[in-house]
This record gives sequence, C-alpha cells and structure tokens, in this order.
Amino acid sequence: MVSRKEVAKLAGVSEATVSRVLNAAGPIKEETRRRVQDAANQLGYVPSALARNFARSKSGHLGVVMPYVPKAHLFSAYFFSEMLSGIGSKARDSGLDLLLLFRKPGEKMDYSGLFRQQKIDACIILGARDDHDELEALKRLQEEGRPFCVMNHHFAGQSFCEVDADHVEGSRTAVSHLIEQGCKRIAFLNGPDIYSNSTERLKGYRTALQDAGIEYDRELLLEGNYSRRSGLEASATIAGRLNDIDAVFAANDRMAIGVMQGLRELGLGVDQFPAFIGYDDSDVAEMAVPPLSSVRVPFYEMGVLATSKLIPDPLERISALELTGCASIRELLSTELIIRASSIRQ
Amino acid sequence: MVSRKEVAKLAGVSEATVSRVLNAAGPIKEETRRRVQDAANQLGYVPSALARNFARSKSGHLGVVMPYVPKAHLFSAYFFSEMLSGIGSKARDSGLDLLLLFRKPGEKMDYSGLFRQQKIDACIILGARDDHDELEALKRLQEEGRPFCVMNHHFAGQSFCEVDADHVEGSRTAVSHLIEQGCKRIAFLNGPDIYSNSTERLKGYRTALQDAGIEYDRELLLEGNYSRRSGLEASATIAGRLNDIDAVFAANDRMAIGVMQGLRELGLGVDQFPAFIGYDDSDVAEMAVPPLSSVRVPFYEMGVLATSKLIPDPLERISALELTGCASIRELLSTELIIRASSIRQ
DNA sequence: TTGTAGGCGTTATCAC
DNA sequence: GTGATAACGCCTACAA
Repeated sequence: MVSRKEVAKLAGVSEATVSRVLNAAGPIKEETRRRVQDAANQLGYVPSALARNFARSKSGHLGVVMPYVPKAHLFSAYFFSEMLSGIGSKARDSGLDLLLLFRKPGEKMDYSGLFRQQKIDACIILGARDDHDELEALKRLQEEGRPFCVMNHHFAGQSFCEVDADHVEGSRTAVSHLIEQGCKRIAFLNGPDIYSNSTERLKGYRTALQDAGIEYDRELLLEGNYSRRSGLEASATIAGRLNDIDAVFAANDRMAIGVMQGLRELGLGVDQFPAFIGYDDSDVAEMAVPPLSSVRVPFYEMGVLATSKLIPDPLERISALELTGCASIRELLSTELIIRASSIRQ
Repeated sequence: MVSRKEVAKLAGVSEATVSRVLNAAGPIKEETRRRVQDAANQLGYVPSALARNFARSKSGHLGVVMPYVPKAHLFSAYFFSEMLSGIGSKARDSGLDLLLLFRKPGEKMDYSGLFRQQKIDACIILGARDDHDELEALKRLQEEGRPFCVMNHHFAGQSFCEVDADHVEGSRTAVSHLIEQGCKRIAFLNGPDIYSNSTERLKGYRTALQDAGIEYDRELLLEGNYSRRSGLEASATIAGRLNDIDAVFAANDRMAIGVMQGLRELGLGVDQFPAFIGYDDSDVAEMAVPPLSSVRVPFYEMGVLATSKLIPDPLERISALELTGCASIRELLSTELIIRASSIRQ
C-alpha cells in the first residue's frame, strides 16, 4: 500500500502538504499542488478511508437496521428496497457509506453499542418493533444524543426522530373513494396493532366512515399479519358474508391479493368480487387480477428524508431554520391513492 | 469515549493486558482477568472497532454491490433481498459487516479503488454488467489478488470466482415439464443476451426440445427485458399466434405475468391461456392468476455460498481441500421446478 | 505558503 | 504473565 509518506517524499514536501492538496484545504502554491498531484498519480496513491476515519474518530458509516424477515415472508421486499435506495442516494451525496445491520430473530439490538464501537455515526431503523427492549434501546440512544431516525413506526409518548407516511389520511382517502363508488359495507383487513401503522389506518378508516355518515361496525374489522397467507385465511370469513360486504380495504397489497385468491379458490368470479383497495402500491398491485387499487407510499422519498434529517446538508439546514424555526421531530409524507380496476364499480 | 487506557489505569495493569483479557489472547492470571473485566464493566468500556480495524489495516467490511435499479423496476427486489440475507447471515458469523454499494446509472465502478481506500476487504457483485469497463475493472481486481465474487453472471473466458444457479438445467427441466404436459409449440420469452443467464436458459430450452425430438423454431423466440411491461408487450405477438403456440416459458416471473395480463386485456380467459412457466419463483409467482409454475432459484443459499468462498471458515476450507484438492472457481447451485396451476394441462 | 509534531485507540512484538 | 513501545496512516493545530 502506497501511503502519504511516500507521496510526500517523492514530491519533496511534507505529509501535511500532501493532505492539504488532496483535501483541497488551505492555500497552496500552484506549483506545489502540481508536484504533489503528479507524485500521487505516479505512485497511484489513494488515501485510506480507514485511516482518515480513524483520525477523525468517525466511522463514516450510516447504519441501516433491517428487520428480521423470516422465510414466511411477512413483508414485501419492495418497500425495504425502495427505502434503501432513497437512503443510499442521499448518503452517497453526503459521503457516507451504508452499513447494513440485520436484526436476528429474538435478538435485542444494542444500538448504543454500534455507536460506542464506532461502527456507525448515525442510524436509521427500518424494522422497529414496539416492545420493551426495543424501546429501552432507543431511549438510551436518545439520552446519549446519538443521531438516529425511526422509519415507518411511531413510538407513542416518545419524541424520537421519526419519518413516516400519513397513514391516517391515506386510509381515509382510500375508504372515501370506496364510499364514492357506492360501497357502504367496507370490510377492513388490518395488520396487528403492535404496528403504529395499523392503528393509524384504523383511524383513517373510521374517519372516512364518519364523514360519510356511515356507522362503524366492529364486525367488519379483520386482522391479518400482512402476509398473503393471512389474506387467504381472511377470505373465508369474507366469502361467508359477501351479501353483507361490498368492499375490502386491506392494510397492504399482499393481504388484499390473498383475499382475492381465496375468493377465487372458492369459485367466485371477478364480477362477484367486492371492491378492493390495497396499501403500499407495491409492484404486485398492478400484477393482481383485477389490477389492485392501492395507496402509494413514497418509500424512496422517506428514505431520502430520514437520511437528510440525520445528515443535514448545511445549506438546507439554514433555510429550514429560516422557514420553520426548528426541525420537526416527526415528519409525515403524503400518500397517493392509485385507482385501478379493483375498486371501480360501474 | 472511554478508552483502553482508562481501563488499564483503573485495573492497575498495562494496556496490553487489557487487550489480552478482552481478546482472550495469551495466558492471564485469573485475578488479573477479573480486575480488568470489572474495570471494563464499571467504565462501560467498549473497544473501538474503528481503531481495531485500523491497527490491523483491515476494514472489517464485506462490500456488496447492488445494481442500479431505475424507477422502471426492471428487476424484482425479491432476489436481491434474498441474496442479501444470505450474505448477511454468513458475514455476521465471520464477524464482517456489510457495506452496501449502489451502482449509479452510467457510472463505471472502481472496484479496485474500494479496496485501495480500505473500505472493504472483500466484495460481492450482484448486478454485474457485461460491458467493457466492468470487465476491465474486474480483471484488475483479479490481477491485484482481491477477494471478490460475481453472483448471477458468468464472464465467458474469465476465471472469476462466480456463484450462480444452473440455469441450463433449470430451463431444461421447465421446458421438459411443458412437453410432458403435451405442449409442442413452446414460446420462449427470454431476457437480453447481455446476461449470461439468458443464453444459458436458451441452451436449456433447446436441449429440452432436442431431447423430445421437437424441432427448434426461431420464430418461437421472443425477447423482453425482464420487466412486466416487456411481457405485456410480448403478449400481442403471442396472442396473434395462439393457434400456433401452446405454452410460454418466460425467463422470469414478472414477464410471464406481464404476458398473462396482456392476454387477459385482449379478452382471453384463463381457459384459453397457453401453459405458463416463469422463472425465479419470486413472491409474485403464487399471487398470479392462475398461480404461476416457476423455477425456484436458491438465492439465499447463493448468498451464503458466495460469502463463504470469500471468507472461508478455516475448518470448512480444510475439509474442502481434503475432498477436492482445491476450491472450484465457478459454482452452480441447483434449481427446482415448482409446479402450480399455470402449467397443468388436463 | 509550508513544516513540525502530537494524537486517534488499537495490535503486535519485544523484553522482562 | 505482564509491561513497554513501536507501528498503523491520517488529521490538525500550531509554528515558522
């Protein structure tokens, strides 16, 4: 490995000067700059990021915590990959590298340890669980003043930095659309309420009903676990009450598709289907039969936003402060209802 | 940050001794060990991975290069997430962290630079392109003796370390199955032949035909780009020749589903569909209507394998050498045909 | 405009 | 068994 020292020697300058040239820092005589550049090129010198980070005592890494995804694919890979792309895009602009951290099944994450080991300078948590250990780990991070951001989940009663989509409004819009289509008995296949997303969606669902003067009926509430299979299972219930149900709103696309599949297996044709709306607008939505209306969530943008909250661009930060006076703790991005054939009643 | 020095002082030993205790290296008197442990606990000392890596001049990172995935989702996130999980699982066992590297649109990757910057100790390339720059970059890596592994692509004429699935056999099996189902005119919607996978699949397709004594007909070959949309577009051609085509073998699930969609939009019912087989057995296969038969590719295991080729477990390495005499350069894992309704003719 | 020198927190190699 | 003490390659005052 060719080091700065050799470049310095060849160029006939001190090591400090080599650094100044390569970091474009401080005033440098043009001729010196050239000599150093030439020497560096000639030797094929590349500064060691490792040594640099060490000297600055920064890892240079943005940690990204991925949820544990069991073989029984509960979640779609879709939105993790979208968020990752957003995070990666912004991180690259900031000169940060992404350190991928996989959560293990039962394991409680030692977020603080990752910082203390100097593995990461900041952290984005994608698969936050709302349990005791997780909460404690995050509270500790906050006490220690570590930069971190939780995506896609809200910890009630905390003031963590969080980035999410507005699922209340997203669900309200979806259900309102169903109502506009003439649906009155709208089943809601939600996810488990350990996810804040689920309770938010329920809220939006109820708001839409209320706005339309439709009474909320607990009997129309079903719970799945965001897997296709759980939608398949829910389909039995739905099929048995098809005279009482004219629409299905599912908390994600996979469950919606599971329900469709189940109905189909029971011999129902598309023309006998209730109206359907899914959630996430993942890639499977447009592959469904019929194509599934869905609430689009800006996962990519959420990734970008989360990253910039941790690594604020100096310029942005200034203008943000000028505009708002402070950075808000929790930010919600808007969703968009994508209407396809599944929700159109004619 | 509490450092080793403070622990040493509190424990009344030298820094070297602290390291010995914490690294469980060298002989240590039990009492000393306890004193050090206590001091470390009391101070909440956590060794800095950054400093450690620097001192060892190893980054401690396994780089994973992700392909550029444009908004027009050419590929499914599915197999990248599967491979990543496999890689992550094995890397964690080896004490390596994953550094995620996103390829940018036109950018030619400077793989060698990543090593010379000491950002990574080894590298797995997921989205290899078969162009000149890429090849040069990889050849350079090899010349420099860097540990790297290409996944899912074969560079002809090179002896890179590669991990892939046996797509010749996977395709042969799929097409043979179609033939067993009585199909004789099997359209093949392949991907572009810049991907070695595509040419391998074609080979398998032809082999199956030959085995069955069916003549190969170039007219039955269609080319898409692995996107659902390209399947949609191909469906026009297929629909126009449905009297001459009794099955469609697609090089991935998304294209197969695109074709189904296209046919459906043209008013064809499932009973008029040709037999279908897709490839990858991604999560969308079982969501298709009808459920799509597909060739399952062990992406997770491929990730594990690629990682262990780079970071051989000492024990495994020994036994492998005993068995084979050397590690093979290119390894192929077997695929498995998953039969669902789409390919059953009764 | 450039050089000097201390420090970053380990590892690893000697001595004792 | 344990303690000194060079590296490791770079950054960053502080001097000159």
